Amino acid sequence: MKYIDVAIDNKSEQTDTLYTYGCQYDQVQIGQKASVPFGVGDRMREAYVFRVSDQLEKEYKNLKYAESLDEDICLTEEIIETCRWMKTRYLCKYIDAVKCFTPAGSKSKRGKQRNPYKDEVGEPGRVPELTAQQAEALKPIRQAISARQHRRFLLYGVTGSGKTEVYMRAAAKCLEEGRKVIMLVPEISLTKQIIGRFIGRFGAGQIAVLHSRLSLGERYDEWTRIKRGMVNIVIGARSAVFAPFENIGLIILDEEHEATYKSDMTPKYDAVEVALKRLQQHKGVLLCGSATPSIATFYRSEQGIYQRLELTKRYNQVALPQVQVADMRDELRAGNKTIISRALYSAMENALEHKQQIILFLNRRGYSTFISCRECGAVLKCPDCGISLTYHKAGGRVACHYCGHEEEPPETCPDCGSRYIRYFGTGTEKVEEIVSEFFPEAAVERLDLDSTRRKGSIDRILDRFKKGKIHILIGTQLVAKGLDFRNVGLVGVISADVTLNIPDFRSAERTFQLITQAAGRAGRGDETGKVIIQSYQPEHYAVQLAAKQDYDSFYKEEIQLRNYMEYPPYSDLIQIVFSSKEEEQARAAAEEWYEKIIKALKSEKKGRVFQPQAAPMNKIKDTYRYCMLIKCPQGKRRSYTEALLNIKEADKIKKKAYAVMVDINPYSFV
DNA sequence: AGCACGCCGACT
DNA sequence: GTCGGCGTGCTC
Repeated sequence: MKYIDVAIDNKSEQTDTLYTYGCQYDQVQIGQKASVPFGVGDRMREAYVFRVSDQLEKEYKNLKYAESLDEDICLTEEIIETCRWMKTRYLCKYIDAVKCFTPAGSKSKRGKQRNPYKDEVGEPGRVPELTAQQAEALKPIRQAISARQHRRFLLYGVTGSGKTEVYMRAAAKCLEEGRKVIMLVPEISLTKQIIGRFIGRFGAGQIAVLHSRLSLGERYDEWTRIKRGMVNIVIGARSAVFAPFENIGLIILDEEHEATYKSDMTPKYDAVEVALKRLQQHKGVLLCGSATPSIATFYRSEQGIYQRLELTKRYNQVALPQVQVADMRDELRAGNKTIISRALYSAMENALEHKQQIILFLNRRGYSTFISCRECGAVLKCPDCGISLTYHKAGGRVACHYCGHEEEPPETCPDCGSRYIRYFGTGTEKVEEIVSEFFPEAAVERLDLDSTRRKGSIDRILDRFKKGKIHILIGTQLVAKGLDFRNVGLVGVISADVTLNIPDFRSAERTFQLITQAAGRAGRGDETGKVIIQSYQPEHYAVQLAAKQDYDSFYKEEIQLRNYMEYPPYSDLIQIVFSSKEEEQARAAAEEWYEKIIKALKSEKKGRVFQPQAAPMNKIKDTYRYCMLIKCPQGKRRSYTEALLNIKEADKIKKKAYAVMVDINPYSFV
């Protein structure tokens, strides 16, 4: 007889502990899925084995026995250890962590394998010669892979320097060693080319794909193919880091700086951290790549935690684009009230004349970004979440970009009744309208969440652009990322200030990255491209240094600020959100936690635990929220999360009229 | 989360 | 007397 400690699949904080059962199956293993009777009614529940032992450590007055074991789903010890770690790192439940590793779908009834990529042929796999720099970068990676050491690399390479080729060579080396590869990309829909290249090189049979756009059945089948060892490479978005491989030699993270690697749903994990936790156990290699590494990762490469490998030359020796900053204050002074500067206008004329394509970038969709009353100054806000509403001319509606709330545009001011209502700010829709007026001959198209929703898919617009049927493409983030176009002669960043003024310690970093990435779209063919950045704060270091494509100086400037302000990477930020139907409940809970946290961390320096703040009410869920921020200094992460874990543990005994949510290093602070 | 136990109000 | 209200507490 064996005894097993299991985590029960039950969504409740109260049952989030390990329960001990007897088990008559001697072959039972850690990670196995079992069926156990639970609670007074002995209803059967799914459970996952976290520990197996031969003896009972203490007496149970009512010990029960596991009924059966699931043959198909058995996780590994490494995965269970990672789940234990996730529970303390992200303060989630055991079962939340386990669910990341198990397929949500079920076995196909027909017993037929569904393969979402079986039709994909991939680009033919002619293997190119490596450049000297690529070969140099690859050397230590190959070494670490064959030595089976846990090592971390940052591949810092300018756009177009051939990072993907290095990834593929590293993957090939790993397969040679008989070990598995996980390749993470920021977003599947924008990285189809990469999948195509991998399939072309390694063959579709070697590769499984995991991402949220697969159906449940497809996901189950891909999971099973991985689990059974039928494939050697998994490509996917952040959740692919949970691929059930048993022998991981290499995890590649493309575009390492992207925010999509941080989950915004429970558990709020960071795919980079999960990758590291798994690789430590597998003695595997982490390979991160970016042209604009996150400040935190670059810092770690300075510290020697990551070995930095540099690719400074563009593939076909094309020079970096020529970048110019247009000061929009000058435009205003010169009487130009439009959102297109004189410099951008003439560059556009010139590009169209030379039959070059143009990309205009603005990180705001819609027509006007806020609606305000000229009489009383009131700004139209979302009744549900308090964020200013955006006017969408095409749909004739105003909408909240945060929660999706929509309404009719008001005729009169809801506050004072005045008819003096004006629309301010510029979104992609308005840019499209203005540009079409300026250049009536040109084919103008918009690429953002709205236009792709309306017309079906991103791919169709991109395809038309690729074929040269669109002369001017106007878009949000979507156009700034990873697209490789031959004939783009000009990139215009309409307003570089949009991301700069977001109240977030990363706003300068994001602005720098966005401008650099957008600029990287220009001149990828054989001609040097031109980039024009419009800004109201052209002297800001993020704008200046992005224009010079000078990452190193930007890093030096930014890291000093982070150090001075004790922001990441010099700390971890912990956000705690208290929510309740009763405002008083949420407020009281926040206050209570605040006191407890202060008490638990009393030996720490002051000023790191901030007073809870009321957040705008969310009417849809009728919920009031209070937020609290904690700055957790380097090296203190463990003691801080442990203190929080204790408070959470003490909290769950009592019946609560509020919910608590903890987010370690959140992506945004709304 | 469920589900039972438990101690007070309106009913055959 | 009893049926049932949902507050409280436990689940190996």
